[in-house]
Amino acid sequence: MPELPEVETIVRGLDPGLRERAIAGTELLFPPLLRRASARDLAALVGKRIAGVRRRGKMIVIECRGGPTLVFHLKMTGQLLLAEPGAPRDKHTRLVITFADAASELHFRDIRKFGFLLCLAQTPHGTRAGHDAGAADTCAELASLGPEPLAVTSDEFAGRFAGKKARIKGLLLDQTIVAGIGNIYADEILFDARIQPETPASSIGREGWVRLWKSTRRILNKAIRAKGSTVRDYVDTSGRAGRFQFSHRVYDREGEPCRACRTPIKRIRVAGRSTYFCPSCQRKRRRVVSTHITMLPKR
DNA sequence: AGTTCCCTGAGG
DNA sequence: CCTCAGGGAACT
Repeated sequence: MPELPEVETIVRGLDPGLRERAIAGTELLFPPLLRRASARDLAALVGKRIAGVRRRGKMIVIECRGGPTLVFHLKMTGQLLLAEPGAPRDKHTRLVITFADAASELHFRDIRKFGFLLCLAQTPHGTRAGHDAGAADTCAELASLGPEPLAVTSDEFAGRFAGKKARIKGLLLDQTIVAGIGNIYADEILFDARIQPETPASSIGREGWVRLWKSTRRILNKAIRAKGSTVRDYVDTSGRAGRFQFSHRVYDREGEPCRACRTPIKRIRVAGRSTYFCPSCQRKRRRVVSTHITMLPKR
């Protein structure tokens, strides 16, 4: 379940590891991985150097100098691994990219085959990493994304929800409103902001939006520092698990005591997703005086 | 805005 | 055997 913090961790592992390296070849072991292109289009990568790797929402953008741009979405079980050259491929390995220097190779694994790869033709002008919009940002998958939650002001953040009446949990998952939040972090952010997940956006007051914005920043930044959450399949580019799952307050803790008030955590279904919250700390339409929850000691 | 589906593995 | 996990598209 790579969400923003996991994808950010992967990008931070890939960028220094891949920058300026020349691609020697590609092996597409599961052709449906590649959307709107064929394995032949990947041949345009050979001989090109990687200009940089960046993140947009939950997507990973790899730009090549004078060559195509690759966009990966890992969905739930996708992994990008920097492997030893000739490292064994298992039945879940979908793509291997090799490099001229043979220092390492890039493996894409995906148990459930939900992930996808775009190979976007080079734009006539810019190919500098991270600056020019280039091919990537104008493709449908990226163009539809809302802003980065860590790059907006509290007013911009609240403005993205203006006029929406749906339940806040569902809106946090909507990538066109704000990009990068998935099921785990939506629940953790709402707990931190003490907002009940079914609260209609229209009934969140001004201070509620500021709290939600602050909690979004706090939780995502903490999770990035912990290199993400490993609940099931997520590992970074070295195959290592994250550590933020040990800091989860509500996600996957049904029936366990709230770390703030010991009330058992509830699980409900919102927007088709399991949703965990503390029925005491996250009461509906509750005016909250203090911004800070004091955590009880563990056990 | 809610439901179904894609897919595979884990757990009951 | 069954259900569940969940990002996002496609449907109703």
